[in-house]
Amino acid sequence: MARTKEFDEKAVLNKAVDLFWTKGYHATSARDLVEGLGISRSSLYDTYGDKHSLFVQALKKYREEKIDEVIEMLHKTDDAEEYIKYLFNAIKSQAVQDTCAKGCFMVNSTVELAPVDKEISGIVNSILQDFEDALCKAVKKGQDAGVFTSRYAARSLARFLSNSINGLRVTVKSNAGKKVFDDIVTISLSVLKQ
Amino acid sequence: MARTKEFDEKAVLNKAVDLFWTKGYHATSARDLVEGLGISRSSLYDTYGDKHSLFVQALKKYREEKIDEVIEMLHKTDDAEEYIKYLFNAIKSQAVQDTCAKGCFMVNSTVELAPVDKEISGIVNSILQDFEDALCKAVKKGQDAGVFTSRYAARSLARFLSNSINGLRVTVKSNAGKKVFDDIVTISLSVLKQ
DNA sequence: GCAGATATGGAACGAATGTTCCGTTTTCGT
DNA sequence: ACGAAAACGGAACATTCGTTCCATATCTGC
Repeated sequence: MARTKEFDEKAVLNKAVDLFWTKGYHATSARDLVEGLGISRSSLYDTYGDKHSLFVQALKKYREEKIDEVIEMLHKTDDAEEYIKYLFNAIKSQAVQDTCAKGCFMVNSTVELAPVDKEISGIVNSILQDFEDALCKAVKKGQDAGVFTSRYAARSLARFLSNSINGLRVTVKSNAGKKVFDDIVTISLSVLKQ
Repeated sequence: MARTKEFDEKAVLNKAVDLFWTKGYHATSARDLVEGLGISRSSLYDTYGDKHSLFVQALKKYREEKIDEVIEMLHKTDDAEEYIKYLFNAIKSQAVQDTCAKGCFMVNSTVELAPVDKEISGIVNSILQDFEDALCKAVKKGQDAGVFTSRYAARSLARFLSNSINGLRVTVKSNAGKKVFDDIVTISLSVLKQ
């Protein structure tokens, strides 16, 4: 039998998520990875394959760590209004606190890579679609409970909310102040009450 | 005196805008530029300096060609509602038609480069800010004319609209269908009528 | 038409990229 | 304790990156 790995494969993958999330795919070099992950070149390539493959694994890890939980909560919650508000406020406070303005790994990846990497854009699209679907179910729940407007179809509102979130993930990169995010979130959510 | 330039400096710069706009900064190599612009390496470097400098010039050219006109119209128009509707519909049809999903050069550049290039992020931020300012003035005009809601400050609504547009520029990368954009634009604009 | 200036094309540059290979070290099962 | 298997560190790889240089071709003003 063989020697045991000296590093936690999943912990290192989380570091990779952070690196790619912060700097993007192209701006993160192989050296950045070696230094940032704290493992050797060979361990990197033996464990995760090449850079592109590592990036794909990072995308999937991000989904598991950051998105799945939210999707599940959107499905489970009884108080859709409460949870959607919580979601937007979480994005807001993240936007204000985050000094390095990482935004959203999914949004960053689509914008940087959609035109040049169909595999990655496919993965990202399906994740964003799943998120929108969950949002749609929550909106439907709120409509059924009578707390959200039924002027628009649940799907339409979900698309709108999803788009607002995409926007927030861009706006955060401009180092806008707290009030900017307050305005955007307040007005975006007001639509549900029309 | 010297030989005259064989190419139109501004026309070539427009081609550079298109290249960077489509593929982003990192994914556009020096070779891509030489081939795409149709001029030789030396002409490229003699005329525009290095890649980074060319990118900055492309950003400014984009502003002159695509943004300034819109900003001016937002300032001049008497019918703010009409023009804002027109603006969103233009973005929509662009989103639907554009098969290569270029999005917005400003948004693309912020997302790709904000964390790693402060000079570029500064330029882009100021352009986006000017755009928001123009949007704000138009909203104010609509409010004064009584066709827009005064429930929110003009600045707040401008921030919201600006964020929606940012979102659209991301959503377009996912190759979403026409109905998706219809929903987003309809609901975003409905806020002005609350 | 000549001299000076400038655009052009192609070769060539060093540096950085992503990746692989190999010798060594370490650990596990027997 | 021993051998197989795996992780490790570092050297080395070919390729591509952005960039510069130089010889040539071409144009302008006098």
